[in-house]
Amino acid sequence: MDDKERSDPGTCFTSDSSWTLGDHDAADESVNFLFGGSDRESSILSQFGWNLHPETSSFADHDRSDLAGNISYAFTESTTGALQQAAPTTTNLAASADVSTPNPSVSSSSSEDPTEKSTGSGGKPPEIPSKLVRKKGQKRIRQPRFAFMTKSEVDHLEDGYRWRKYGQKAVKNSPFPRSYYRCTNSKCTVKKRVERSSEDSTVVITTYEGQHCHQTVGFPRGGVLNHEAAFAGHLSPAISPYYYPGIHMPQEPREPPILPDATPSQVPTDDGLLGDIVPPGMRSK
DNA sequence: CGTCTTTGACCTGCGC
DNA sequence: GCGCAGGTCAAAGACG
Repeated sequence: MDDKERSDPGTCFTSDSSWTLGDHDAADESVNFLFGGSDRESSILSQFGWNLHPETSSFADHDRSDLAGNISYAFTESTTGALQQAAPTTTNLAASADVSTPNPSVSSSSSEDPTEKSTGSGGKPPEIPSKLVRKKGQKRIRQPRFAFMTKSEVDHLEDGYRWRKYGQKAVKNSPFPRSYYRCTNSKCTVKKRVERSSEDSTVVITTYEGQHCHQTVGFPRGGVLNHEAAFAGHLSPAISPYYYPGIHMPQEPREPPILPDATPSQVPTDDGLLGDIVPPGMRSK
């Protein structure tokens, strides 16, 4: 929307709870994933196990043939309502709205309860306010989100979880619709948005919101999770003891982000997929 | 028959 | 207050 709100592409945003790379549009919460290819970015990205291709200013997975699709970019996105008010400074990517929510876990778990689906439900039945649990004036609580871009011909990539599509909307300034998915696990709060990049139709932008509270239902491809599972799994406390700094886990003390300037060991241990992707310096300790 | 997708309607938030 | 855009609901239909 407002270009004035944009920050320079390739900027490394930091906040007290997250970091992200890319051109963040604070106005519409979009991230354009424009990497300038600076040494710093390369450094950060390389610690995720990805290499920056200097000629394309993007980074590509260098040795992940097990993954479906071709991971092009990845980042944590902790955009929230508050972000929209964040000053367009490159170091002030506020991600505190949801994080500061008194009880994000409660809100998330309850929000998945069909009986508590607050808003939608097309205002037909003026009936039971049980659907209007969200109190008046109380802002919608948006959980930390995590998105990444994937070069893929299929929109909805397998990730080991089962998803139910609950909506599709045309997106402004994009010829491609955005699809909305919800984890089929009734107790799981995770949602997922899938859309194609308007600039590169081969790129699928997947945004996860929330945390899985269960294991994957099964691993396609002979037990190897694809990249989506790798990321989705990070949202699941049940799967990994480590989380992205941008994903606030209510049970965990909030830690300031540790930009990978430090020296992360890139040796994956038994940290599972996370260990293969998230540098130790990026994790909560 | 159960599950999932499609799709139009509705709600909310936000900018003007 | 109005209009727009994003997000969600839920009925209907498709599918295995």
